[in-house]
Formats: sequence, structure tokens, C-alpha cells
Amino acid sequence: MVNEGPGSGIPDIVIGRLPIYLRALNRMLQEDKEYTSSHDLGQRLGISSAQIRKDLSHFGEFGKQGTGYNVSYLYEQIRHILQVDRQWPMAVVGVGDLGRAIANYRGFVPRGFRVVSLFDADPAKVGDRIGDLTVLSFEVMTTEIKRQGVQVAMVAVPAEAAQQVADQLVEAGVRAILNYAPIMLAVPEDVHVQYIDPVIHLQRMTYYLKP
Amino acid sequence: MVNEGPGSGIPDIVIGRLPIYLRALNRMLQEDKEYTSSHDLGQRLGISSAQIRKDLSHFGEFGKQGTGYNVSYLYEQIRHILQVDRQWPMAVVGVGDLGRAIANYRGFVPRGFRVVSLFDADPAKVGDRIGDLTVLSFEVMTTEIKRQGVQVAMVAVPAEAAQQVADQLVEAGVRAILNYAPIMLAVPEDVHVQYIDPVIHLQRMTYYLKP
DNA sequence: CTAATATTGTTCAACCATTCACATTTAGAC
DNA sequence: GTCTAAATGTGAATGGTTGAACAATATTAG
Repeated sequence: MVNEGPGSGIPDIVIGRLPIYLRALNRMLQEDKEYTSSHDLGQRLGISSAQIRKDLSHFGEFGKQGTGYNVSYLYEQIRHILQVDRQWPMAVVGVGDLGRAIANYRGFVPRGFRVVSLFDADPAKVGDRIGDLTVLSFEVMTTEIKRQGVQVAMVAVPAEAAQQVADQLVEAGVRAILNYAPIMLAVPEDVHVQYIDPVIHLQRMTYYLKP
Repeated sequence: MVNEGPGSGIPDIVIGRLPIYLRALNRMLQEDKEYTSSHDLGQRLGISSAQIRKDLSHFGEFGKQGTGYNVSYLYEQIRHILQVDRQWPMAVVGVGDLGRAIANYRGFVPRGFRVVSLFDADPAKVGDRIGDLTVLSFEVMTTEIKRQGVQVAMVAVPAEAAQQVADQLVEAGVRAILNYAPIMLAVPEDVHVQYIDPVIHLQRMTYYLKP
């Protein structure tokens, strides 16, 4: 089977696991591991081997019976499926402590992303240099994002400002937003949003922390 | 029905949505909204009203027919269920840019958590003051965590160090770990782990970003 | 070469989660 | 006081995801 592309009916939950497989495969590459199996991979990730085989089968046949999967080949295939076999320029909006940490993070580039512009509403921060980038004002955000062809943005502003920022990003052509503000964003159907709120994860765990 | 507590068979996916409901309810409180409905709440969150009613029904009957839910009452009930109607002392391990951002974040306290200690392996960082906390060395980590009764920790160290840190945390009595390092942790069954890796979220979105 | 072992891709059954639909209750209008 | 509209909580139906099992195939050992 060769089945790929959006709207082709591959469950979103399957797409959500591919990056996890990718991360594990990358680690295996670093360990100079040449072959793996669904069982091996599943062991590391706490996922059943059947599920891994089924997930991959949505996109093609990547393994060999008896042998398993060539790590480097499978890695490249999944990179291609997820479209991270290229580099996505990314904008970061909000340069507080978190925005700064994001801007300095070295982990994006090897995995398909690169921060190319920083924005903040605070005039006191505009002009600051972080790494080799200069913080820009909200006024130039739309034109700058358009100019650089940015389609992916990370939002690290206070909750109160997040929706307005998102609106401006969408207006400028951004199609994927990773939102760190603790609020749901309303965006057009064709714009993707993912959320990161550490407190949500913490609260999910305390439920189970009975004495 | 009065059904609460771990092992009582409430699906984990339901527990995972409660913090999201809580966040929306908190926002309604700020807006001085007195009543809400499953429909209203679902609208804001992009969740069906039926699902919200069913989720809540696992824990009791919190609404009134015809009227809906009293925001403040439902808020307190969910806070109680999740055990965030108290303050959990929290340790942060790894004081790079991210650890620093976490340590300075003002969003934990109003939602049930408080960072009470910081640790780093780098002797150059030990002794630094961040907010009103002093960075401590790994040597004193176990004793300090035990002394303060910390059960919740956030890990913001490089992937290579994360497993070792987790082992030490578990040894010290930590039962819930929020891991920012891009690697799966092996922990005993009764220890809970949640993961935050922004790149995972980004890669999940680029799949859909076909031209 | 043959037998034994390992592993894939896929089918099917079991399980889990979501949505539908409705009886029931409440508030508010007239 | 009665009627209408709004909303809950839940049982039944639907839809989706996971796991077990197996035929097919590759590798390795003898």
C-alpha cells in the first residue's frame, strides 16, 4: 500500500505517534544500531509491537520479515512522511523567560525546525539580541512573517494576548501554531494548533497521588 | 454515583480532560460568569457537550437540569478530584534556560504547585540565586527532597542525564515526574511520568502542512 | 539442504470511547 | 398555575483503536 497525504484518512492518533518513533530511531542511530524490530521499538516506548507494525503499515512496507527494520531507512521514511526532511523556518512570539529559552534551544535544528524571528509587544525588549536574532515589534510581525515565508509559529505570550497574536499570525499566513499560553485558541479550520501547558500535565498526575 | 480514587476504573483519558475543564472554569470565574452548561463549556474547548456530561458523571452529579453548572462549585469539585485544592511542593532539576524559565514562572502557585528547590550538576551554577531559591548540587538532592517531602519533580536536563536523574528522584521518594528531556524514562510502575517535547508537537503538525 | 527461529504485514475479535437520543427536571414567561 | 424552553444524566448505538493470532518470509545454525 502506498497511502500518504492529508485527508487520506490516516487517523490523527497514528500521526501523533510517528514523531515518537522518529525520536527513538534517532537515538538508535546515535547508538550505531543498524537494525530494530517492532518488538524492540515497542519495548523502549511502552507500546505494543502490533501497534507499531499497524501504524507503519498505513504508509507502506518498511520492514523485512525475519530481520526487522533498517533503522536508518525507517528513520528517513518517517522523516519524509512527516515532512521534517527539510527545515521549517519558525517565528517565536513573546520573549519572556520562556521565549528566551525557546530561542536559545539547540534542539530544533537537528529535527527540522529553525527559529528565524522573534517578536515582542514590549518596547523595552524590542531591539534586544538573543543568539543571532534581534527582537522585533508586533508592528512589523505580519510583513516579516510574510517576507520569510514562515508557516510555523510558537506563542509564548500571556493568556490575555494569545488570541490576538494568533489572529495576527493567521492573517500573516501561519498554518501551524504551538501555543504555550494556557488558553484555547480559535483559528480557521485549516490552521493547526498544538498546546503545551505544564500545569495540565502536573494536574493529571496528582489525581493518582493518593497516599 | 460517588466514584473516586485511583484504581477505581475511571479511564485515564477522562482524567486527562479534567485539567482542561478546570482551566476553562477558572477563566469563567475571572470573567465573573456564574453559570455554564455542558454545551457552553464544550463550545469553548472544542469538545462535545455529551462528552463533558459523561466525563463528569464518573465522579458525581454536579449540575442542575435546566440551569447547568454553577461555575464556582464545579471548579471546586474538580480541584478536589484532582487534588489540586492544596499546594504540591515541586523540585526542578536542571537550571539551564528552560529550568530558569520554569523557576520564574508565576503560573504554578494559583493552580496547585510551588517550586521549592532547584538542582543542577554544574558546580558553576550551584549557589546561584533564582527568585528566592538557591541552586543546589546533585549530592544533596536526595536528602533535600526527602526533607521537604517533595513528591512532584520537573526534569529539564539533557537527554543523556535524564534517566540517571529520574532514578535518583524515584529513590528520594518522588512519585510524579514531568520530563522535558526528549527521552522516555524507565520508572517503577507506581511512578507517574508525563512528557513535554515541543518538537513532537511541531512534527505532528508539519505532516498536515502540504502545499 | 533442512530445520529452527525470528519477524513482518494483516485479519479478526475484543475492547474502549464517543455520540445519540430521551426521560426527567428546572427556570422563566405569561 | 400552566406551558415552553433549556439543560442534565444515562442507556443504547455507533465508531474507532488495540491486541491476539497467523500465514508468509527471511536468517541462521547445523
